[in-house]
Amino acid sequence: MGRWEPDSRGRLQEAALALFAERGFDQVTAAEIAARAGLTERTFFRHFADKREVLFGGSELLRERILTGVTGAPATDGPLEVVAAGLAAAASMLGEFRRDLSLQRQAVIDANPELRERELAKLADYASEVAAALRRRGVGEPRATLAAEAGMAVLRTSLQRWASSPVERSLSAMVQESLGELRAVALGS
Amino acid sequence: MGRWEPDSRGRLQEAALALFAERGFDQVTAAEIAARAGLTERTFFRHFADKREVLFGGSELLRERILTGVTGAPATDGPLEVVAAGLAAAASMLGEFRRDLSLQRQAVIDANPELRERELAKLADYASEVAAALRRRGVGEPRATLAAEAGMAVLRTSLQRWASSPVERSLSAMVQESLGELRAVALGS
DNA sequence: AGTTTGATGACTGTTACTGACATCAGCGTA
DNA sequence: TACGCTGATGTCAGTAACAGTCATCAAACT
Repeated sequence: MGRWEPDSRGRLQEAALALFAERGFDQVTAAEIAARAGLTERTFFRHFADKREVLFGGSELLRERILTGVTGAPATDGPLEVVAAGLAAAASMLGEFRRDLSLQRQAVIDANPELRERELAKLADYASEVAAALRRRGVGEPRATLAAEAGMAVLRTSLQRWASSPVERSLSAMVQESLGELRAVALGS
Repeated sequence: MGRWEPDSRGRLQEAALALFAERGFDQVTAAEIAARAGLTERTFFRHFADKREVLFGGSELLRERILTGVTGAPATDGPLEVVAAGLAAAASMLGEFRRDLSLQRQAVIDANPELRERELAKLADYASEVAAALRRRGVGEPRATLAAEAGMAVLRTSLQRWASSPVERSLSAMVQESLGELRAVALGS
């Protein structure tokens, strides 16, 4: 057995989500999260750049999933199809892995403006990387950026609807539906 | 003459922009901004909810402009045309009023992740209000939200390109061009 | 056995922000 | 004119987010 309990980072994430869900984001201090995980405040900030980041530990993984989906799309696909492939990859990941925790996490985020800001920033980061991938495929600007940003808008709205929907619907289906709506909007209907 | 110099809020905004442009956002304290404006730190936080907000004092005005543009669009317009009317109103406001300050401000924002987060949040707020206006016009969900979000993506990318473009091009023209690109993307090209 | 490494704790400091109370010019009102 | 009210500001004290620095010590390596 090691000198410390293993997976400090994971314990911090669990503790944070539980406390945030209980009392709300700004009614919980970093020191409390750390204490619940059997650690100190200083260690909390070694694992996470700021208090908000503790809720976005999986975002790196999601980023990779999206990028993998995008680069794996057929060479003949148009920009929006390529983006859609990335969205499908993201949706399958978010929708299948611990649905209960995903929903709880989304509820916490939606309840706090600072956390919503951070979520938007993450999505924007994905968008700029997807745009870069599109450019590597030969898509010019500003088309690449717009396709990527529109795609992230689809993901964002689907996430919102998925989290607040009373009935249990698959996230992937919602993404598909929203993509269709986006096309319809652009066509002028 | 009043007890204090007039327009504290404006003086704080001016002082902040100048200092941020000089030294960068996080190398300037709220107390320094206040001192430069002849005020105290406490008064700074009475005028602005947090340090970032001092750069977004005009956002309320912009919000109204966008909403006015949207509600003023012909009843026969489709969702994207309606959104486009709001974007045109926003572009004319940003493009004509103190171009030098707008550019300096945008440069400061683009140089700092926290400020970019805040800007995204503002745009997202506009989007949700535009979506509400569309719903009042009878557009259903998720179509209304997607049209609004796509529109804000157009505004965001245009703003970016406008601020970083070496040649002097009108913001309105860039918004128009980006809208065309968005339509092309959705059509599958 | 000795050395190095990496994760953690302990301590200290800065700064963003907040609550509570005091001040005082200007205004309305008696 | 005198008097009380209001609103913007100053002052002071406090909390919590974060960061720099050094010590510790199990485990891995040589």
